[in-house]
Amino acid sequence: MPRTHMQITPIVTNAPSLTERAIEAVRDAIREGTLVPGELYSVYTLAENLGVSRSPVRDALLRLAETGVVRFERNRGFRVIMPGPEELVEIFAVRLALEVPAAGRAARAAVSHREALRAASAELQDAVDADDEALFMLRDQRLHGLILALAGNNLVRQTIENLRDAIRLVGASTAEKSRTLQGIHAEHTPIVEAILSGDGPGAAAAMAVHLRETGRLLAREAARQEGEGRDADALWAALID
Amino acid sequence: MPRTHMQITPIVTNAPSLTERAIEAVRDAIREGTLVPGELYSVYTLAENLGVSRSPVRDALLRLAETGVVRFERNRGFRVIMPGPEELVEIFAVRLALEVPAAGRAARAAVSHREALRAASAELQDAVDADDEALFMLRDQRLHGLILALAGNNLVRQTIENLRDAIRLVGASTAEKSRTLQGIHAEHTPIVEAILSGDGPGAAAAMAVHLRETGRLLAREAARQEGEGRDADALWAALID
DNA sequence: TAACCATGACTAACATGTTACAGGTTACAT
DNA sequence: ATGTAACCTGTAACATGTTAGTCATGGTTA
Repeated sequence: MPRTHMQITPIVTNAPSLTERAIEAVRDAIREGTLVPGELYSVYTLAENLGVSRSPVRDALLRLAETGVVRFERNRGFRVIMPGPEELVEIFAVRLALEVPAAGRAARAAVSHREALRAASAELQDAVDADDEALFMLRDQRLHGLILALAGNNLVRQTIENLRDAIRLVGASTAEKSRTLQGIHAEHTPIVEAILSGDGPGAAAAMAVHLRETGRLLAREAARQEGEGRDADALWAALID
Repeated sequence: MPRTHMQITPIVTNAPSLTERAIEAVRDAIREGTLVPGELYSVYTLAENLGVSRSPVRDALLRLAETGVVRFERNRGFRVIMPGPEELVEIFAVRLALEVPAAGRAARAAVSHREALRAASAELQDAVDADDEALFMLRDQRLHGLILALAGNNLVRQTIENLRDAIRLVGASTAEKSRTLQGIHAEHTPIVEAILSGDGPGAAAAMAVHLRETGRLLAREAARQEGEGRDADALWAALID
């Protein structure tokens, strides 16, 4: 029989494993405050709440532990980790080192995907207009991811993606209060413009401005929260510039 | 009670879990060729060979999968992944972005740990003299790790450490043949010298030279191995410089 | 009051059982 | 010969069982 081409959409092999679903569930729980940083939890009870066995939950938490979102304590339980000012400064040092050149490279990338970039930027503006912070965070992440994708280095993209994970805990909870969503988005605009007009150095510079601004703010907020007169700016100066 | 400083070495909670031991065992097995890239293996048999149950072995492999050393195939088994030229170029793009500024920062770091740096360099020379490639790789890794430690960003250190993991598969097996150990070590010397003399820009430049040289070589070797006229230099140009 | 110890509740880490599915093989119809 | 469908094997993913260790508590002693 000739293998005639059938016009059928193939089954989406999208079946997310229980482990992956558990990862998302934990992330959501952290965002919504169901899981509080510092508190001790157990795989046992978490698995029960999720309605699955301990195995996939444990696997999920181990993967989250790998990226520093949670930490296991032997025979005690696990905790959600709130990144302190040191961690945040370190994270932004990495982001600056990787995302700034990536923005420049994205400006030189093929024009084919530029439309997607424009769309992502517009969608971000929509989130601003709707004043939906959760949506904003999501689309902000997508925009940054898109720029990294344009730059063409998957490893960089994946690395940054993991870091952003840790940030959202702080970002969503506190620090963004000092800036309006409109203010943050205003910082991306020049990045997007520069990329669209093929201006590599301009895109890199704009990205640097944006990341420095965001990073400093988050680090200061984290320092204040930890009290003890932690000096975020000193940490910043030691690792950046 | 005044918290007097006690000169007691704290209890070494050094008990490495079975999972961690399994990770090391797998790494060793890959290095020694017991586990061949591309071949299908099962957690079942591997666990049996290691003399432990499947759980810690599975955990270990999942963590290695996270860093791209192995890949699982549902209901089939797992494979050791040999990084191709694309991956290698991406890895070195990251290393350049992170390690070059780190070298510069290390030069400005506290003088206190400089002695360790000198020692690490000397030990590397010893490995060269003994013509012991395995030992060389280990100490080379330690030297790079030390420089990153001096730079003060733990996140960077950990990130690079993970990447080097993937590299050693290629490095140990093939590519280093084109350079003598002495030749490689000759590239670090100016890095170490510059750091010791506090010359930040010089250290950064020397590190850049070293990483470019190494990366190009590994990428070309990987491209040759994959055949098909893969052009490593084109990939390199697209992501670096 | 304070140091000590037994004991019980709870946990991660590890071990073992179970299941659904991917992919090869084989028997068979055409 | 060739496509096909039933069957078989081996596996990851998931579920459940076991163990050793941590910590809180409360009772006991000095």
